[in-house]
Amino acid sequence: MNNKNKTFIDKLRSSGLRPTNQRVEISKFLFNRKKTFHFTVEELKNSMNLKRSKKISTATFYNTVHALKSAGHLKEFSLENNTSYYDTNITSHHHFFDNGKVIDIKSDKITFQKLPEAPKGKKIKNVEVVIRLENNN
Amino acid sequence: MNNKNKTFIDKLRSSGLRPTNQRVEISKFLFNRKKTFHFTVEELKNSMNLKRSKKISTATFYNTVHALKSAGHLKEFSLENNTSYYDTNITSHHHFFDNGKVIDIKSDKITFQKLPEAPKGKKIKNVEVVIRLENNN
DNA sequence: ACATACTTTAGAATAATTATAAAGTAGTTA
DNA sequence: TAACTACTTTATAATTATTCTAAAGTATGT
Ligand SMILES: [Mn+2]
Ligand SMILES: [Mn+2]
Ligand SMILES: [Zn+2]
Ligand SMILES: [Zn+2]
Repeated sequence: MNNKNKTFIDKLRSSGLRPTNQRVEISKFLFNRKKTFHFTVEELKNSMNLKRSKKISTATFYNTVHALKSAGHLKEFSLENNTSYYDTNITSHHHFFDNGKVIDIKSDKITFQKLPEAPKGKKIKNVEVVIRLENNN
Repeated sequence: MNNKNKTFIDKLRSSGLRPTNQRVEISKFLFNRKKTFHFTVEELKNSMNLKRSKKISTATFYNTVHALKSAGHLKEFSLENNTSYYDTNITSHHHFFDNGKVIDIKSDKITFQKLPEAPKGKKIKNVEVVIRLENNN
């Protein structure tokens, strides 16, 4: 096991999961990439299982994604279609939504001139912006 | 039929729907209020049917809400729980999300110092902010 | 090897939503 | 008004995303 595998395994261990084959493959698939990955569990399952003779079960995908999310290695978000999306970029950041396509906007690309106060008894956890796009013309 | 009913009926007609009893009641329930109403179809159905002897069917709730939404009388949005929410405030505006509770923030309460350009070939349709809240301490 | 704890998986169950098709209602025409 | 037509409501079935369950598999410690 090389050094790189270690980080995938660490994410599993810190999520309370033993690094089984299935889980390590899922973790690699999710985190072994340069760019942010936005996905649904179904998309993840289909794209990973397409290439495999021995399929990983739906339950394992859901369990693994949930554990990674609970441990803070994935963030959950929502489009307007009753499905959960997950984001490998766990920092607070913004998005372009372009007809179902999701693109990250780094946090420092948007700054505020004016923001409201939190209601009393509450404080602000984070502020995230969605910029919805449409085609020119 | 008084002047007020007319606006509920107009919303139905402009959504391509005949103003049947069921639809007029739904439209009144949605739009006959001072404050913005954020709801799921199930919530709408349960709160309206609770008071009624003759229940309105699930399909009628879904059909009516969808038609009102398509005509632009309702806006759809999503929390992180695979259910569609609807908003009687159809203007572009912002929200506080506070553990499942949704509160409107008027558009002019948030202004930007810096915003990214739209990718080429695209333009910005709208910019909406979610401020997530947590309890103090 | 045996015990124990954790894991994977197929399949059942649930929740939100959408589709279907029969029965009801309304508007129009003869 | 009777007949015709188009639209509507509803119960129910189907679908989709997700969660649950329980049996069979795997790993680890003694
Ligand atoms: Mn759904
Ligand atoms: Mn769901
Ligand atoms: Zn992102
Ligand atoms: Zn709102």
